[in-house]
Amino acid sequence: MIRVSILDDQYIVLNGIQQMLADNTIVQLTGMYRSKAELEEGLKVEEPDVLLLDIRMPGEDGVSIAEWLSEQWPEIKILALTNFDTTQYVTKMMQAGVKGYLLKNTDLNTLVDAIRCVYQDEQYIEPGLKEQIVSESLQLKKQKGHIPSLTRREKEILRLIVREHASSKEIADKLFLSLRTVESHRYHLFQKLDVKNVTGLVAKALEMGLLLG
Amino acid sequence: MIRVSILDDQYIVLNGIQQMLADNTIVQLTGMYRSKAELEEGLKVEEPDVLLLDIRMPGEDGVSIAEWLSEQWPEIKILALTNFDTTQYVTKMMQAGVKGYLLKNTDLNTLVDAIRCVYQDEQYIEPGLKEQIVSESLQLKKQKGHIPSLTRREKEILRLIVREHASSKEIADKLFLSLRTVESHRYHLFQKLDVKNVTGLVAKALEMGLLLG
DNA sequence: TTAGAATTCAGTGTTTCTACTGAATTACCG
DNA sequence: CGGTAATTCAGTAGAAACACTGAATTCTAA
Repeated sequence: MIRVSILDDQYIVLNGIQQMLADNTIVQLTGMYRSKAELEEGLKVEEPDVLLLDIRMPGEDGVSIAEWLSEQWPEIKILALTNFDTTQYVTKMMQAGVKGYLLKNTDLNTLVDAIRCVYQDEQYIEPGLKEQIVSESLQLKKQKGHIPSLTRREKEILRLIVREHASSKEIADKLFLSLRTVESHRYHLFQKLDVKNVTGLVAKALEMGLLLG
Repeated sequence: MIRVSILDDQYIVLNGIQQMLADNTIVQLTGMYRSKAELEEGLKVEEPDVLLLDIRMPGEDGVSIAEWLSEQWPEIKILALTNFDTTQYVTKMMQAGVKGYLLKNTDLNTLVDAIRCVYQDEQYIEPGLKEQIVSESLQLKKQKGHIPSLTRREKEILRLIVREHASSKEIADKLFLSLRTVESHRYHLFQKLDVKNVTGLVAKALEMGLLLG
């Protein structure tokens, strides 16, 4: 039997999973934790094969927990179990060492299936999201050709413009740069994003989600 | 005993609630539904005293379901049970006829308490959110006093700036106005919105939803 | 280690914005 | 009808933005 633990701050979810797996012959629930601290204690006593992990945790976020886990307990396969049906988090979680990504509106069969998958070191991603990821990446390459690649500095300056409405002078002061330098970066931003003034810059940045990465 | 039904598209939540209320002597779970259609069928057979309602449902949203319910079955007290800890949805749901608003990371005692409240026709709102609502409404009255009222022309010009990234010259040409006129309107916008450059203007306009009316 | 990218900064104009004051001409509300 | 708000426009002037070219360092990845 596959030994599974779960980390989620909601009693309801904990109880729900417990109920679903109660009489299961393949999967055995060996631990239920409501916080990272509880989990840490629990792992000292009993190490599961698979851990169900909720992304949204107040304070601690799922990504950092996943990173911490896969470093400290690399043997444990992590299966993200979450409400977010956007592809946005999937890649982040995968990079953080998660082996599977499952939505919470799942049924017993899918749940067990996903657990078995990650237990066997196979990837499991919610089918709907998998498709979405593929179509998104295709669309991205087709539609734009490419997302303009901005350098670290350019992004930093773009962020100050968009988020703090800073003038070139203010940016220069804040970053200890010459006014000319800032204007230079700014000029390059204009070229890369094909706009002719800050207003366009702000719009384009928001539209393309340039400040996320 | 208070008869309670629940509508939620997630098996996990359904099971979780079932488990939590299993041996309860005050509350009795009489129905579990995964969609509006199922609920509709179920209500014909057995009408509960209280309905636990999830806001986020694919397709059908919680607000419209709540509205529909309080019209068709006004006797049923609705208790919203949701993940959203923003005040944004609370007022909407309350207007839609919901009697209580509870977050899903609740424990058994709170849940039963909330159910009992709404059963007795009392309002129950998540304490944390209640506070937040109060402080927000206070802040609103203190900080802004009012949403700056823009004139027709001002809104028109603001729209051109935000949506088309137009310069004053371009706006002047488009509206057959003198450059000076446009700059004058622009200056008034800056004053009314208390910003010092276009970037701030765009941000404020979007933030305050000034282009909607 | 070496080419290419990134970062930094200056020079030189032109254009646009920002900050006001003041005032004439509608427009609208009571 | 009368007054307040809205719209229009001009003048003045300094600040900032915009449009490049060029070039010296410094990072960085092959």
